[in-house]
Amino acid sequence: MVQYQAADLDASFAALADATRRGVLEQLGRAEASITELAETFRITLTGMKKHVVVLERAGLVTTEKIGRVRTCRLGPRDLEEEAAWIEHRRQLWNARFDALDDVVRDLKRKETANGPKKR
Amino acid sequence: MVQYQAADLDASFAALADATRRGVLEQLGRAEASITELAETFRITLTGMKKHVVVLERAGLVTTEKIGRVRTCRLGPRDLEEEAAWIEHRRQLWNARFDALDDVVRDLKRKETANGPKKR
DNA sequence: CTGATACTGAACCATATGGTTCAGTATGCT
DNA sequence: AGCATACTGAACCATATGGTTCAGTATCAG
Repeated sequence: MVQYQAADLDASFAALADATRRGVLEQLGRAEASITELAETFRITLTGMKKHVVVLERAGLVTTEKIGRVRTCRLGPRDLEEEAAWIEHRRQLWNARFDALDDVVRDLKRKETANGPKKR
Repeated sequence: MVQYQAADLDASFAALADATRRGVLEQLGRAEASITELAETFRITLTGMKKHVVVLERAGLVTTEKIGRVRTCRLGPRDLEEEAAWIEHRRQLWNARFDALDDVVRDLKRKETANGPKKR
């Protein structure tokens, strides 16, 4: 069984809980980019974007490398496998529960039909 | 193509970014529970647990129903499908990128071998 | 009616978040 | 050298978060 690391999940779900940071991940999915480029895309200050990048780095979703004046940002090293696994596991329990509920509802409807439709 | 609703993703990723709330979802995956029961499991006050439940409700991950004095909490109506889809989509781009990187590395190694191993 | 139970809401607290501005430092260009 | 570029760090701000306590309200049990 997979063991989820609470702190890791905290950090990456928190990182994903912001539209700007999700946008950064999308942009980096297409091509690497500098802090300046990312800041321009999202119309915020360099300093503001730097902070987002730090959050993404701490979550392990982005790596950066400074060459000369420019810090280049890329995806990785984590690939959200753990988060995907957590969500999928939950979804399975979820759906099992909803299926069970469906059965109950179906059962009720069947009985209701057998007793004739209820008056309004 | 799926359209992701930024506000929905914000709310549910934020809801998932806390170990206590993830624990609540797990517990509710096994059986419905009252606020009191949840608060006891996680050793926090009733008021504190109420707030977590409100967050999960706003994210659509939990529904509650108050009968008499007791508010019963259950999973639903959302089942994290959108979140799973977002993560999976990202993972695909991710992995495509890493595969491409692998190719480059493999290519470099091949050339290196062809030119004889580099001195340390 | 009385007391216990289960929650609710307001107020407060410390810390985090998402943003800014301003003042650097380090690097590249001419 | 001298200027522009790219980032960095400190300080500040408003709001949100995760928790608490305290003072209710509503319901159930006897």
